[in-house]
Amino acid sequence: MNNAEIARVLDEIAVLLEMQDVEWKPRAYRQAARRLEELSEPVEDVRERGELEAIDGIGDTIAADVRAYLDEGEIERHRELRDRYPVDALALTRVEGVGPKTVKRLYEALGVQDLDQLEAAAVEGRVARVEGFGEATQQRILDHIGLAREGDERELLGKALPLVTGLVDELSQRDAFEAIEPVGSVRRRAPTVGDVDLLARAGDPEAAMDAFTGLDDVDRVFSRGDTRSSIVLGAGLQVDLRVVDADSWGSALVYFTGSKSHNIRLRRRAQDRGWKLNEYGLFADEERLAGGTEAEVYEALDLAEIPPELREDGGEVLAAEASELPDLVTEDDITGDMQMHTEWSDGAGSIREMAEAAAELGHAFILLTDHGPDLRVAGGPEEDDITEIRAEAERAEEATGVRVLVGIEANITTKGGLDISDQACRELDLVVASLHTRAGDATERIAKAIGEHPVDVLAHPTNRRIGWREPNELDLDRLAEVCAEQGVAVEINAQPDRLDLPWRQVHRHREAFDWVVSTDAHSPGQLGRMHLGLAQARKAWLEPEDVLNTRDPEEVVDHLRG
DNA sequence: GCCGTTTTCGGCCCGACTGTTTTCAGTCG
Ligand SMILES: Nc1nc2c(ncn2[C@H]2C[C@H](O)[C@@H](COP(=O)(O)OP(=O)(O)OP(=O)(O)O)O2)c(=O)[nH]1
Ligand SMILES: [Mg+2]
Ligand SMILES: [Mg+2]
Ligand SMILES: [Zn+2]
Repeated sequence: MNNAEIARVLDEIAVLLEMQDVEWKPRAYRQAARRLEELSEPVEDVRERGELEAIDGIGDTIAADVRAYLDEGEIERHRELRDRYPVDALALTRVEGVGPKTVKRLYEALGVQDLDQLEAAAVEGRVARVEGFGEATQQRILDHIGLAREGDERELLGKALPLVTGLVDELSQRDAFEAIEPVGSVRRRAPTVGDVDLLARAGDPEAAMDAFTGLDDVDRVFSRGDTRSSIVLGAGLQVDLRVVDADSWGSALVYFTGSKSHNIRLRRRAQDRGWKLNEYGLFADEERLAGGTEAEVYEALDLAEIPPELREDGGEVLAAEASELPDLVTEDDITGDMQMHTEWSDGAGSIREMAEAAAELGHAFILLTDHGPDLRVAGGPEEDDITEIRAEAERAEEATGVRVLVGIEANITTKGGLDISDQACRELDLVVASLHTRAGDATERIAKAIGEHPVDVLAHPTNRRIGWREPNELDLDRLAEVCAEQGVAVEINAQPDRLDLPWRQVHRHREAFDWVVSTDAHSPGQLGRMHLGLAQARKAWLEPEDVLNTRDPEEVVDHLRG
């Protein structure tokens, strides 16, 4: 997949153009880079179909650039710019406070081309002696160059959320805060977050900022103002806090929840009406038209209130205008959990404990999916253990009132088979199947496995592990056909580093599949992660009817087996 | 460079914080 790679080149072109004071083009290159990153398929496929120019923000020139990169591995415009300024523009601008103009001046004055040379120049005091630079700038570069070397580390949503809860609890206890709300990518429930953004109301904003920048765990303070501050916590997590008045609460929520492109779309809508939208409100000249609540802001723009998960500039503003926003699936709609592991394979809980935890969560049913033979770590169920598992499941059912279905997570082999027999599959209530190895063509293997064997659910289809394993590329149009023929549903896996199938692909193919949202819990506590998968389902615009595990267990089994 | 039920030309979101500026450019959200 070249998408991210090409996006990086376009981003570098943007920086190099900005260094030369070129107007507007950098904006266009950045916009195009974002669109490529967000693509839910390889850019090669779009190119094959001749649809590059159809992507919003990509016109003739950049489409030609993309084709040149795919064919020749290089974009001429990029090479020319690099000849003029042979600098690692992306690495240098990762240093907090260093942008295109700084890169240009340091290159021209000191010949700085990369992070090592930048550090050397700062250590030797040469940066501070450049006209227009000073000691403070030099020190800031030294302070932040380490972070820039690490690259742009993003945190898993599932890891960030508990930290956010802790932070919000801690600050809420301080008198200075009247209200505090997580916003940004956390509120939109993006799979990973670059930082944590918080919005607050405060009786005494000054005291609120003091409390924030004075938190025990603060490693450094990036900036501190009257309305905005930015810190880095010991764990390396950046946290931004914005403080506003009650009058502006709604418009500030809209602003700080984003996404950036959603904001721009709303602001242009305001412009079209001769108004101005910012974090303080919606204004017609000096008159405030809205601002206290989010609903008020959207309403004043003739829009239905858009759920935060949808604010990604993926058509939600148009849908809100037409009153055609989806009735998103909620946690209350969920009736059961269709992937989990017990002590019979690599889980930490007994069947009974899993059922008890499910009862606590209000589930009507669970599907046990211990691993088949290929992934047994220690022991794991043999085929004749099924009788005993069934007996245990029945006892758990009687004790908890939760219907306990007995299934398996079968491994799809490199040849597109399963690691258990078809006969064994049929003796189970349902069969979940998934890939665990990278060999061969993933689409072929999956299509063969679900085409030739009694599979009911395809689990974590791309097998990505965010941060350390790239997703398999899949031909989802082809899989949609096979799944429809065979009555196979597709999983949205709620494990924090999976969230697989990724939401953009779910969104693109939302009409083509039946979906299930599963936790893949390996302990009773992990059954509580349903909300993470559900948030991804919501980001994909799914409604309760789209998700099988919003129905009774009998209906689910009927639908998949019937 | 991209785009278009107000435009094929003329716009492109809008504001906070920092440092070195003596009045604001650069960077970031
Ligand atoms: N209007 C406007 N709003 C912006 C801009 N940049 C950021 N915002 C708003 C929308 C963002 O969601 C919000 C927080 O900014 P962040 O840089 O933290 O982005 P976000 O949290 O969306 O993603 P992240 O996971 O942190 O990379 O601030 C901008 O250039 N213009
Ligand atoms: Mg953020
Ligand atoms: Mg932020
Ligand atoms: Zn497992």
